[in-house]
Amino acid sequence: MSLRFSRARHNPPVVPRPPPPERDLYYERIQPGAETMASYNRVILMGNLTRDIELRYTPAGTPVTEVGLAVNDRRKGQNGEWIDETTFVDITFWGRTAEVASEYLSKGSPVFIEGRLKLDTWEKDGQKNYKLRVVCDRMQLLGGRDGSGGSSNNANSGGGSARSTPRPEATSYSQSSASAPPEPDHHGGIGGDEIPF
Amino acid sequence: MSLRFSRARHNPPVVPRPPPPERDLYYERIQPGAETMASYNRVILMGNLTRDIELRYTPAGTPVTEVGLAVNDRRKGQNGEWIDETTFVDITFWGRTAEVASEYLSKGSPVFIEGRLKLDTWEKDGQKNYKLRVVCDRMQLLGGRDGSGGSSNNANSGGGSARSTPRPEATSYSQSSASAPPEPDHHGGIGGDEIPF
Amino acid sequence: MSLRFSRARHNPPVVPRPPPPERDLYYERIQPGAETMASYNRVILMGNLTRDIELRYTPAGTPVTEVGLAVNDRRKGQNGEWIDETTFVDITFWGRTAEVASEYLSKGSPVFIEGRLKLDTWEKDGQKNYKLRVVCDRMQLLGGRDGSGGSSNNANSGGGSARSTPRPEATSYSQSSASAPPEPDHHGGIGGDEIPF
Amino acid sequence: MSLRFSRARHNPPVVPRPPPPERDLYYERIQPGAETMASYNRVILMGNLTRDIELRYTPAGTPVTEVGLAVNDRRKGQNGEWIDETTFVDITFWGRTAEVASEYLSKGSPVFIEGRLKLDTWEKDGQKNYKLRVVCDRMQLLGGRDGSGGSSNNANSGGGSARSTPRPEATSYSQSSASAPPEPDHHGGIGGDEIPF
DNA sequence: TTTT
DNA sequence: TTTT
Repeated sequence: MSLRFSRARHNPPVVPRPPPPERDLYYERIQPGAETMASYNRVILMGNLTRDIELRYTPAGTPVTEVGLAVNDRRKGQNGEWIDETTFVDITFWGRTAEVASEYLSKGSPVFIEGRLKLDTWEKDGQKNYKLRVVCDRMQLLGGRDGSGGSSNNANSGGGSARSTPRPEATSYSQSSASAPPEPDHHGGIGGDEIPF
Repeated sequence: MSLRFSRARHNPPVVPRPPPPERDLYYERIQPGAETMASYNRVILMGNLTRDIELRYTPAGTPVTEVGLAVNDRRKGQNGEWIDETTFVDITFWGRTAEVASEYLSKGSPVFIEGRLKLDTWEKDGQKNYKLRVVCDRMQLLGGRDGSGGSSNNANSGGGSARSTPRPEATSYSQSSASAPPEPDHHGGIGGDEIPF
Repeated sequence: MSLRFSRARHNPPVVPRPPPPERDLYYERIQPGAETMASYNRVILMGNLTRDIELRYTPAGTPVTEVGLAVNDRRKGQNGEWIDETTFVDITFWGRTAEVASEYLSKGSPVFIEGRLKLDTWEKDGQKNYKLRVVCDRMQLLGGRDGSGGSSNNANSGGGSARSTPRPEATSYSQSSASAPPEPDHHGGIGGDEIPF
Repeated sequence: MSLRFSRARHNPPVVPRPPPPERDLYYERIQPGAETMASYNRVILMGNLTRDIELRYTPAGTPVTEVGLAVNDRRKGQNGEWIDETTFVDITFWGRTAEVASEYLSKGSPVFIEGRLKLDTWEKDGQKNYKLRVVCDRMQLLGGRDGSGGSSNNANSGGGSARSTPRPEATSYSQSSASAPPEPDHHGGIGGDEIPF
């Protein structure tokens, strides 16, 4: 359904202004006094897993796993020679995404990831260490319909990976993203009198 | 805190496998039988508003607005001449994002948007019409510290826009995204024994 | 090889400042007097072709094709019901990317696209028409190893599509992007004395 | 101008097939025998510089600089408390982008970056070290119109940074991307008989 | 080693 | 129907 209107754009709203909606606490990212600067953090990757997946759980029972991804890039240099460059990235999956990954992915599996950069910091021998990783917001299984998606010598994978499971080509959102439909529900299946334009 | 481990990567989990976590219904996007193919839909734009914002409300009280964005691109052609190309896009803001936009943005304001393409369909005179728009998942105010972010001749803006309001340089997520912290809470401030790696 | 230095960051450059480099004309996007505002225009999509590909050529011989893409999204509504939403987008491929697409893709093929929004404008019956499309900068073949990537009843596809060709899982950049290695050549395989940090 | 057609979509091309175009060597990323898997590597960031910029040059005279970026994220935790998380990333600018950055940016400047992840590897004391960074493909100056874009106590910035220069709100592509107009030139300003649809 |  |  269209959001457009035959009436003039600059007319006042059809619907009288309702009482202020309940403010979802999560909205309150913008505070008059806050000195927050513009920021954005988005990473989008496609590549292949460098190892099988080991699903872990926090004491509170939240599934989590850290996956190795190899992203292969190939470009021609200025002298016409091929430059192959592989970028290895560690990616953290949380919640249902971690479970889905451990069920359907294994070493070699092609996968698509949307997430954000995160800087890990820890001390060792009194020295600070840093490591950039990616926290996955959305994961998309890729690869052939057989579901193998890569090598199959996964004898030593922790707990037995799911290569025998029928693998649907599918998407998984992180816990947070998944529980957050990107749009009010009514927007999906409402009647024509629902949109105030 | 680091997710990394001093112990070998391929050891079994420290924490015994808990009972299966409560499945959040929103996770169930992946169903063994489903023939869902890989899909992804992401749009990222920076530009300037082409008009003032009119905040509307659905009958259920959800704020919504449709904003015009001009994205200016300039590149050199192969003969060295400048090619200026402007892309005009309509963007739908929902929920708190719509409110924030109407408070802080006006015609000319620079803004950053993350969202997805959406195809509007409607019938008119027995003929189908289509229009691509963008539904905003995340909005980021840009522009100078004065908060004007654009032209100031906004006398005719509907209901009085907020150019006099101190404008924080800030971010707003759509209702859904905002209520979905991209990560389990414990991940932010847990002790060292929380992560099972 | 690392770009990092053991010497202090704030030392002057090792290499004496050379004469100003030849200015590539394409760089001159930034002009002191220019009133260019911040802008960005990026679209990233995964989906399936809605029809076979017809390769065309401009009079100057440049390959071009316009491809239909269906991006399927599925999310849970707030009442727990499934909302399926498909976004149909037209995508323009130029140059080698158009050729590769016409060789390896057909109706139903899964494909990954990076590009930008572009507003088409034309007159018809004295009335202005507008249509948003995507111009592809980068295309990535997806799908199973058999290369079918979808339906195979392509009898009426123009000129015979290439479903019999062995399909490599591969990338194609648009003419422009492809001829522009994202980095100086020396960066790929130089010795340690090449980087001035 | 529109790429669309009044004639049927599935007609053969208007223009007879020309001799195969000269293959630009850079296109040949797709080779029938190649086992290249699908890959993609894209990072998009907005944040503030953590230090002033030092422009360096390779022996061959190519400008290069490594910039520190702080990306501030703030989200509500599940218990309603604010979680502030800053991600520090090192970003490499090449060519004209490096020059523009050193002219217009300084510690604190807000900036927008599009690039890709790159894994640096080096040996030290017989031990391999790894570090993820971002190589910038496109840089966009942000911030207020005064051009300061941040703190102004830049006494110790190497060689004197350009905070006194009028700062245009502008874009810079990396050498490679810049020299690669994303589209054939004719596409920008051709007549109606140029497009074969 | 950090910015706002 | 357009912004800078």
